[in-house]
Amino acid sequence: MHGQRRQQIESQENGREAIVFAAADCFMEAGYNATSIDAVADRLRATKGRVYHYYRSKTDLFFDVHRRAMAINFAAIEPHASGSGRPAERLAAMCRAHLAAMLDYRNFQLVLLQGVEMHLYGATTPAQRATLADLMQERERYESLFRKVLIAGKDADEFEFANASFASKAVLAVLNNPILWYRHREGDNAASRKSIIEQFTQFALNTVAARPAEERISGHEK
Amino acid sequence: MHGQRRQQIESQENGREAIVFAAADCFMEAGYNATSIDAVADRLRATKGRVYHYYRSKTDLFFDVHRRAMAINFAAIEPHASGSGRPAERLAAMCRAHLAAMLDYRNFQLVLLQGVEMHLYGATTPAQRATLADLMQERERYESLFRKVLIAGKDADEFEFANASFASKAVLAVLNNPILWYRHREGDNAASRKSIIEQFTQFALNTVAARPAEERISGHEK
DNA sequence: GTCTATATACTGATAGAC
DNA sequence: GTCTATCAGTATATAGAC
Repeated sequence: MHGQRRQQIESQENGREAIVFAAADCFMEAGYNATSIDAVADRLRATKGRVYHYYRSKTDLFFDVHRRAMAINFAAIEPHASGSGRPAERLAAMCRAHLAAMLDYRNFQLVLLQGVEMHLYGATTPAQRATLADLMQERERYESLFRKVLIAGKDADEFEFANASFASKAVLAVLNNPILWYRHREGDNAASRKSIIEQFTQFALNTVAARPAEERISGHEK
Repeated sequence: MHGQRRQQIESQENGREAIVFAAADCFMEAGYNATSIDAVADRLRATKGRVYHYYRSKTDLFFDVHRRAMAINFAAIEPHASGSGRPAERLAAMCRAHLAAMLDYRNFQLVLLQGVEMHLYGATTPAQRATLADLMQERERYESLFRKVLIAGKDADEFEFANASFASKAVLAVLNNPILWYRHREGDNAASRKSIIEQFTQFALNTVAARPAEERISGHEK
């Protein structure tokens, strides 16, 4: 009986697979609000009925796309987060991996961006707020991987900052930036992609780099 | 006749004033899509008729709020952008001013964020696309103020980066970050606000700070 | 200038045939 | 499991009274 149950779940997953990808593309091109369920169905060359067979609501569908996107990013950076090199080396590897994910999965990354916005303004129903809270917690867990490396690096005098939470936010702000303007063009080769990754990795590392005291800006303390 | 005409325009402006502020608050709280014209009117203790008397469409209203927001930010940083200090000092002043605007005008800043998103996904009608293009050009002009200081600083060996456009984007990414999580609370005093401004100013400056060659990450070049 | 209808359109979601 | 048909709610924008 377990086998039957598992088969059922797997079949569900297979059915959802195509829908999630179609939805990610639609959300990327038109945004969550402007994307109708009909539009998602059209992209599948099917009708609404198919979508609603697998997802109870449009929000549920969005949440599932969001989960996929987070999974992509975790898979990219987790190997480097738990590595054994110096913190600065580990952070550099995480930055490169994160940036690569930004450039290679723009459709999913834009869904993550919309998730933040959805959280910024209130999701309507209590159930939705609860699910959204879960998603934001995943986001926080992702940020915490960066925070850990940052703290390790601070202890090793490789990094310098007052507040680890702020530092991780600053680093990720830099790393997420390319989503806002990068897109695949005809002429862009592997070299331009690599150049973006390296330059923004450098920016991100600089953000928290330890500096001689005389170069710090004056003013407040602590 | 000129006086009469000017009076008419001024009266229009006065009429729009309250609407723009009400709309900014609504857009901040619920987002552009979830904000109905009725909601804006409700906040004014009026009805739709009043809003539509001054604005042809909801999009037009949004665009006007966006213009106001940009004006706020320009007013904040322009004095420092054309100052005569060292580039690093000028950039620091611009960062502080920008961050102060982020924290003090959250409602308008969130509208700017939505403007970027609206640009990311296509605005529907050709006329809207044209207006939105104008708004994005203003945004680009704002970024160029940072770019100029960055280039001046690079020439003076105070800053270091390969691409000025990327550098300005990285700096602004850091500076804009607090919009996503900062909000006025009961307990937050002037000190916590100041602390955020100083810490993120430091992060932003670090992003482009000149560093000894041996501290740069290895890998690619140019 | 501001209000009260109202036209018009869209879309999320459901029910039931096949 | 996928489709068709349809309902119900909502929101932009307009027309015309006051």
